[in-house]
Amino acid sequence: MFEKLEKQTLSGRVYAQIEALITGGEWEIGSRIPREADLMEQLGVSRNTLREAIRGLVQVGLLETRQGDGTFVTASSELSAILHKRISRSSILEALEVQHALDREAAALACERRTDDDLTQMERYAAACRQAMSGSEDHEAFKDADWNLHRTVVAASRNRLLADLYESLFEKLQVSILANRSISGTRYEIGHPTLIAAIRDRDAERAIRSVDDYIAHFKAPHERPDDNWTDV
Amino acid sequence: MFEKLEKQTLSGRVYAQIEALITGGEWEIGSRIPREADLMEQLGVSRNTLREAIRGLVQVGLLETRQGDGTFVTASSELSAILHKRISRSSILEALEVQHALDREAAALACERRTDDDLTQMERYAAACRQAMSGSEDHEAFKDADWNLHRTVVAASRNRLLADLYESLFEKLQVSILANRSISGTRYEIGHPTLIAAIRDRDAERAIRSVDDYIAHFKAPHERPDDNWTDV
DNA sequence: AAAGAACCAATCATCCTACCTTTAAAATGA
DNA sequence: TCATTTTAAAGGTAGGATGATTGGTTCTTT
Repeated sequence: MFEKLEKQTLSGRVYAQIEALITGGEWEIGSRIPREADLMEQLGVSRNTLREAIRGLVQVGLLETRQGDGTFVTASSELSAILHKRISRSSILEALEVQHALDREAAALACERRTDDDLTQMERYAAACRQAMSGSEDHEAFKDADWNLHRTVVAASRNRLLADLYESLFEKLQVSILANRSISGTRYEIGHPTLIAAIRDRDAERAIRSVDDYIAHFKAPHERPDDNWTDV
Repeated sequence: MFEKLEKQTLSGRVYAQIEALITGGEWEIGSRIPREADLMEQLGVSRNTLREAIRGLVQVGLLETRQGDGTFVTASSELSAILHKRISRSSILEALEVQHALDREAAALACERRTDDDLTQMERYAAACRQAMSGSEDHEAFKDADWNLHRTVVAASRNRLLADLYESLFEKLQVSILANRSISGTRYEIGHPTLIAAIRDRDAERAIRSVDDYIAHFKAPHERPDDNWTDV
């Protein structure tokens, strides 16, 4: 019947404003934000109020303060910050299993909902993967293209929650998975054409199978459950 | 080589201490925490420091302050708080698809890693489901038992990350999924024996299929993508 | 006695001033 | 040129004062 007219606290509104600047990309990751005095003036609030808002953003993981230096942006969304905290306390195997779960569902849904644009984009990234591994073996480029391909598939699932979780969970992880072992990219690249073909033909069964194969390659070296790492 | 000797900020340490009380269960959900003045004394810090810590916990979603009344515990972990925030902005269909993904993986892993204890517990909850729906149709009891069964399967996957995500995501959601439609429990209950049998026989294929069937029942009424709800 | 109004105490919200600690960078000197 | 010292800037902590909101109590009116 009635809308819940919310009477938010002032520091809460400041928090929201700053958060919007970060999630909106106006304050880029790694950049230094204005000093307290300036923000106080620009926002028209007292130092305490501002600091409470900042402290909230620090605890959530969007900001990091360095006494004597300044305050810096460290992440672009609450979700990604918190999940990053959590996943850094997990084993690589655990993370891979979760990724597997989401990849499978995304692939299946993408079969139903993909557009032709999705498809061409996937093919572009797959080509980039191939090119990165042919000859010079540019692992960095392969990693980027591979990650983009995954993201495209997930985006094609048309499930924002799934996509947000996926990106937040594995964004920073992708580095350590691919970087920490000298992969011979050709092996992993094999899965791409199969997956894309399955999605093109809207064949969910086949798409899932190809994801299974793909993940199995990564999982193999991690079959011990106590394979923790501290900082991705 | 060296541990990163952390020189944490005072308000950060206060935050950690209070968070530990909450996640450790000493301060239960819904309870009122001591007033600022008392906490100041007990912790030996100033108002500002304490308030910054509290504000952090509020923004993360572990606490809620009500001016003129007090401060209350609203969640038991950062993850669950943030994910609850996020999922409340999703459609039921999106949530179900993610649940599907995690359920499948959990079922498959449970086939590998389940113990006999896991199995007996699953059977106990399945029995509770049957009993709840026989005769009097106690939907509340069915919902609890069903949820416990799911949690047991997920726990049997021996993947803490997966389990944390699962519980944090769907803990509060389970209510609205099951409550909002007058389910004839017998239909959904069918899946339980099949799933448990598959896990007993360590037959991942069959376990996954039975999860598919199970979720399909719930999904059916939600095939429209704009089925948003605001507050679970 | 019941209903409403006025009051009051408890609690969080905001602002203020003052001073401390840490850091990066500039100034200094060998 | 290099190492040391100094300094200015930034965030960290403290404590006081006042405002705003809420829930409960008390008082009035009918």
